Amino acid sequence: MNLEQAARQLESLGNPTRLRIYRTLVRAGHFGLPVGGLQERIGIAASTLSHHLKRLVDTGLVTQERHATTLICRAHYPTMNALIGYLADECCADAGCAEPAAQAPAVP
Amino acid sequence: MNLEQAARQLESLGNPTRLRIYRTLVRAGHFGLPVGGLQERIGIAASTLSHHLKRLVDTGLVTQERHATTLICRAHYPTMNALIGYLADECCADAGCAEPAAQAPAVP
DNA sequence: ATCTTATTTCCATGAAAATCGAAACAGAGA
DNA sequence: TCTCTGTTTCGATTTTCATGGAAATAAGAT
Repeated sequence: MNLEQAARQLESLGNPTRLRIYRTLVRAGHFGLPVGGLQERIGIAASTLSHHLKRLVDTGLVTQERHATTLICRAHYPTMNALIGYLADECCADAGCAEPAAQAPAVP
Repeated sequence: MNLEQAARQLESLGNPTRLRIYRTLVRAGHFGLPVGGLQERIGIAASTLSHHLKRLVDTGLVTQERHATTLICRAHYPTMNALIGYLADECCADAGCAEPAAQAPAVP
């Protein structure tokens, strides 16, 4: 995982509509959801949804599988886990991440 | 942490330049870095850097503290930890994130 | 072959972002 | 006060994004 890749994945999640799409897929569980089902739940134009889904698929956060005419979408956890791992590593790289003080800025 | 807020934080990290800024601050440790020091390391115009920093400060991922004429910037870990927590929760909300079979070897 | 449903591509449009130079501003020191 | 250094705001430009209607495509079903 390099910085450019992480940035692309973060950016693809960094849009309210796409984050909602992703969360909806996560909540749908391992059965996934067809594009049409997503559209019903999220309530945006099919073309808009398709654009957003493409972004999520391109960055590997969502996978798709055809079943006859419908396309089943699923959240792809390994990608998310890798991203979380990258963020955690970056965060704790040098400094003590487990700073006790609640939200007070670390450092005496 | 709500969806809109998480999306804003993700978006603020989802730009290669800003992610580089953030990573540089993390690596700088608890001493932080002045804006000028960041500019040297990253090599962009001061005004551009200022815009990016504003985004990171607005979303709470970076804090600033004045010391005479220089502004010290620091990564603010509690915000990052909350974001990582949100992502992890969303990811594991309903579905078994530690799915054994599938294509992801998640966790043994 | 035709029809039907599901999804994507094409196209256009308004909004927002990224970038930077120049000018303004803030704060300490001579 | 004047000046110097560090940082931000202003103004402008180019690029990218979000959005959706209309047309095209995909893959059965009749």
